[in-house]
Amino acid sequence: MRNDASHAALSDAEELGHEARAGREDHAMLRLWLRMLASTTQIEAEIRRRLRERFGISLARFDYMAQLYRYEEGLKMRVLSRYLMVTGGNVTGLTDELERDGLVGRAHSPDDRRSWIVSLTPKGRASFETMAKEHEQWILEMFSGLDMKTVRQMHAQLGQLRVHVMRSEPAGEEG
Amino acid sequence: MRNDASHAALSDAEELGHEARAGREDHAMLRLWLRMLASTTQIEAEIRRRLRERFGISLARFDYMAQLYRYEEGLKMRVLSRYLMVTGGNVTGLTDELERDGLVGRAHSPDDRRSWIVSLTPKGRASFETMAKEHEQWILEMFSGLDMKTVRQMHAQLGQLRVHVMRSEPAGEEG
DNA sequence: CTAAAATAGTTCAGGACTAAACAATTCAGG
DNA sequence: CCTGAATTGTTTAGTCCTGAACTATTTTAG
Repeated sequence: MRNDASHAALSDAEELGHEARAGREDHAMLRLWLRMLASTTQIEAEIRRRLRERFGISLARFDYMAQLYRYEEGLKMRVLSRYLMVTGGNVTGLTDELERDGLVGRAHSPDDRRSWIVSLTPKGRASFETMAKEHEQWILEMFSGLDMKTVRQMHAQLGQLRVHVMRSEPAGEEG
Repeated sequence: MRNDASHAALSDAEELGHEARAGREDHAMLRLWLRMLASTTQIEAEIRRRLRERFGISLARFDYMAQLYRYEEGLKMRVLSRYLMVTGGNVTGLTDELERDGLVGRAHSPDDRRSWIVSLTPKGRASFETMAKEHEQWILEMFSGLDMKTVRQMHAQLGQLRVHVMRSEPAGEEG
């Protein structure tokens, strides 16, 4: 992630650098978006940094393995690329890497000779489990400033937002 | 921004592709994080797409101009790079582009001969205003699924989260 | 059946960003 | 002062991803 983080608009200031835009009153939604973007970007950057430091892997690779971990029977590459919201070319590259490292394997799809079914090897599963445990601790630590009620509330609110956004732009693939 | 979007962990399913991880119970914080990341990534991708389509510019460029718009007197490049949470080299590149297009100008800093002060030209200000207006409409549209009370509540909750995260990792620069 | 359209995966050129090395300048401690 | 450390902006090599072109296969319409 990325990386960037702001957008902005008109007039007045506020407290924190990035989202320090978006005027008074009315611009409440814009301000919410800017803060949402800034928070997410920052946390994502930190996760990315730690994955690199602790395990020497990219976030993309972690996401890839996370997705496969859920599907023991494996996934077609195209499906995986939709879940990960990345292009097919990207999945090809990640698969090549992970296969080289013995963490995932390609198998022929019985019903479609064009496609592969990729799945974690035992080594891949073990490797992911180790990383996932630590990853979750990072999240718990970062979100520990929120009480459980707030956590559930935000989860629901983001759900509301997501449903609305997905409706207006059917671009959103995933199931 | 790119691009990726998930992370994950253990066990059970949920409803939407990406965040369709994170087991039952307890994993509430992890689930919140995954949903937050997925929502933000999706909206960001859409904003990026529209900026490209409507104005032919990158999000990075829009962010850059947004930041300068707030500071009529201009900013030192190093300060700008902190606000935007990107590297100095990136700011150098963006500045070169924008300067070529006549949207920003470099001026010598009177108190430090190493640094430049960059600011929007009149053309740059006008250009940004046009884009910012439309940009805000997009946000209003995307967030219109939330009532104002929810919007303010989420804004406050994210503020809480951000303060906590920034404390634990002084990596966060910006003021 | 068969031709045309759609789809799965791959390859490759290119865009955007980073991290690290660098020159110029400023700052800090003796 | 004045030398060493820190900081500003730039350059460069490298990473990671996209979009478009391509091959091989499957699906769809007639």
